[in-house]
Amino acid sequence: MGDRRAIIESCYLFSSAADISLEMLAACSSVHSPPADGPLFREGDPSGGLWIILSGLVRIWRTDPQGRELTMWLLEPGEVVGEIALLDGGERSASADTMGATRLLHFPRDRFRGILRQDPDLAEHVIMLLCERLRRNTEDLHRAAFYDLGARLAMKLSDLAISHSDQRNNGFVFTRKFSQTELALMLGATREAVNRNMSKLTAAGIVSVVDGYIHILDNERLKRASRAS
Amino acid sequence: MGDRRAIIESCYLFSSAADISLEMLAACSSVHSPPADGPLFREGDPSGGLWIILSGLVRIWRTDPQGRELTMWLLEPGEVVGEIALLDGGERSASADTMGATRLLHFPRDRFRGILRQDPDLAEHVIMLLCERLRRNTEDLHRAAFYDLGARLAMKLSDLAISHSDQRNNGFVFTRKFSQTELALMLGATREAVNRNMSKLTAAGIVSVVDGYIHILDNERLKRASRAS
DNA sequence: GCGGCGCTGCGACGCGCCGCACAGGCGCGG
DNA sequence: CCGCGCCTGTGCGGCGCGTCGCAGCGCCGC
Repeated sequence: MGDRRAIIESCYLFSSAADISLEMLAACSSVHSPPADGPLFREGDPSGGLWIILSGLVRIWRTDPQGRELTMWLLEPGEVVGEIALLDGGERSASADTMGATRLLHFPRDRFRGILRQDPDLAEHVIMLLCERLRRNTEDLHRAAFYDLGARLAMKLSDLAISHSDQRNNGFVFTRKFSQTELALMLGATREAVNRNMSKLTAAGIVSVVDGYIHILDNERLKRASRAS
Repeated sequence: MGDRRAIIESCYLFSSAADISLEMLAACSSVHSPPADGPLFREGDPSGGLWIILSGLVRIWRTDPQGRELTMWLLEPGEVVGEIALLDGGERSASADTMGATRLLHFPRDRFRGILRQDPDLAEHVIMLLCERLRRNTEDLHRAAFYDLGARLAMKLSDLAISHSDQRNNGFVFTRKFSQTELALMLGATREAVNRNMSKLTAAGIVSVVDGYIHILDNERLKRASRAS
């Protein structure tokens, strides 16, 4: 309980929430450890509660009628899952799966909304969260419209490096494996197409793959590749 | 002044705002009639105020370094322009232009934020607005990833028909001209590609174009076309 | 040890869309 | 009246990427 309060306090979304809000949030929250690589919810489900990731990763994805799949977000500890349906009461706009072992904090919908209504500082942070997601979504749409796969792959590697790599010398070493299939799902492309573009990048000495872990060798040229066509 | 108050009250964003908020909003707002087909703001501009469209249309668009352009939103009377930068204080995430003669209501950033902090009902509506935009953006990204131009064109025509057409018999008659160039900018495609796909739709008797105005003749088949590929 | 599975790396082929070029129609202003 | 701008329609070459097929690899469980 005091535990949960401390966790909640340390989360960016709640960093300026009032004391009484933190108490109430702690009181209504619960820690979950759902099955690894399992579903949190599915696109089309009725609106429900909110999650905050404590450890592990959560993948947000959509499918279309033909079963094709697109990974829209890869969310890490401290990030928020399920905010849209929670806030507007609509269906879940996408599906969410845990990736590996994951621990989450859950807030029931009604309680959260009640607390939100009474705390303008919390509301302000919720608004900031939505704005940030909108900006990133806009950016992704822009990329899909303007850039070919080679450029989009370079951009995506730069993005992923921010939270999934350590700096080393002039480059970055990923701390987690990303298969070409995973990358393809994030980019709205096929595994084969990603393969060919990864080959180009390694042939050019811009990245290398060691034991399944991607290394960015030349960040300058990676950025230049992301501006091409 | 009472004028402005009435206008504000009739706008969905403010439909549940407190009386005092409406007064304050009316007091700080001003009506603008910027030049037709001119800029409201540009991507990268510092955050500024909020607009509500009174009459006319506003186009929200982005460019990339090579000058390629993508129309992201076509906003109509009653809709809100410029909310992201207003709310999070960042740069404008896209550019906004008036389309034809347009009248707008403007709210200065600081005033609006002050009122927002004191009115949880208004905050709730702002949150709903952001959620709706996120859902639509997500949907667009999904379409860009999964569907070819033929399907995306069919979907876009259905979308546009909602607010820019009148029902007639079994179909819809657009109330505004949309050039193939305009459609191409909305779809992230070239004018020529849109032309060929429009030709297919007219050849199939699904749509027709009379004097520059698009008619949807067979809505059923248009929907089926939007599910293909 | 052996088979299955997920991963990577190719090559072949087809298609959709881009890029460019050009032609013709229509409205508007000089 | 003629030029100019903006629109539509069309042909052609190129290529990026999807699709299919296959081979080799490491890992895990039986």
